[in-house]
Amino acid sequence: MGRETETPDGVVGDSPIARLCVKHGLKMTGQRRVIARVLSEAEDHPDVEELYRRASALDSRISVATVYRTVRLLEEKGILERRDFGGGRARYEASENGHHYHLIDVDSGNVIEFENDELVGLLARIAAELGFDLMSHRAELFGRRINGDKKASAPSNVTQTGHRGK
Amino acid sequence: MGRETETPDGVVGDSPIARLCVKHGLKMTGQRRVIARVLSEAEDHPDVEELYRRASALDSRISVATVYRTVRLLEEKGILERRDFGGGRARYEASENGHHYHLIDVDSGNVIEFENDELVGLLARIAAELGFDLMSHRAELFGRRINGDKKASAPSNVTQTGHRGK
DNA sequence: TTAAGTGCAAATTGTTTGCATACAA
DNA sequence: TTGTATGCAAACAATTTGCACTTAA
Repeated sequence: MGRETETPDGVVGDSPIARLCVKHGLKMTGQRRVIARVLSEAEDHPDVEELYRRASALDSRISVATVYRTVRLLEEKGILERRDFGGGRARYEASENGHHYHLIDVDSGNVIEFENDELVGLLARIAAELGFDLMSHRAELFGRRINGDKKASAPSNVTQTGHRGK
Repeated sequence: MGRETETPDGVVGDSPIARLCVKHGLKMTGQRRVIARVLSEAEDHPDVEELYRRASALDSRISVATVYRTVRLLEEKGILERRDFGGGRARYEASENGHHYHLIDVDSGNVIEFENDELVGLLARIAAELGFDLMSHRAELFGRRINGDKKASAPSNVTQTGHRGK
């Protein structure tokens, strides 16, 4: 069985996250490549059990323990970010997806993801003023749709990043 | 053995949170009063183990199970808020403490609370740009103490609301 | 070759629960 | 009195780890 991707000229192609692993000097085992690929292709925020399920589908010789170990390793390297949406289990997403925030529509439950550089800057400044380097952060807004406002006009500084599945 | 507080005229005085419990129609047992008092007096974000330790010091006939049950009950009633600052355990604080943000020291686990009007304004503006009225929000920063920076100089716009120990 | 990675199962950790007893209303 | 709360210990669920065996570099 080959690697996960063959480019036209026959060169083995690693997933974006696998490449990041290499860049960080990690030893690339078969299972790490598979897990990296699963992570690269994920458009949601899978927990370990789900990652294990997807990875197993690609290569059955992977154990949950390895998924746990890999996910922890990648988090330490800053390649992955752990999210806690409640429910007891940790969920992961690639850091390279960029930092984004969640605005939850309190009436419909819909979640809108957005990016905002000004917010990042402000948070970093606040941390600095308190004597800290900002390592990571999170922010969730809960709002109610403004009367009759179907879709807000493209906002100046807010980049609404398409939202990801599930 | 009496209740936890006696007012000058001999009337039993409950802690603020104990009063909230009564207001919510909860049956007030001895252990609930103690736990409510511990929560009222807490100026930090204790986890269950810590709550258990403090409650036990006041009344040794309390079990961890009861602390877990009480904390869950009060959260359902909206009297308590559960926080996740990483580290695996849930931490709690009284809802009545008002709105503030948290900066978590990733190395020590210490939590610094702060308020920031600029942040509130920005978040409200972002919500508005997306077509929403901001109902509520939360933000958590994870940072690492800047080298050699013991205590940052009093920041312009950041109001550090008493930091609470460990 | 050889230090690092993996599978497996057992061990930990945080939290919940079943059941007999104790207690607030 | 009577239904709810509690203590205790066993049950659980998510995650970690010890150890012998593979494997990437």
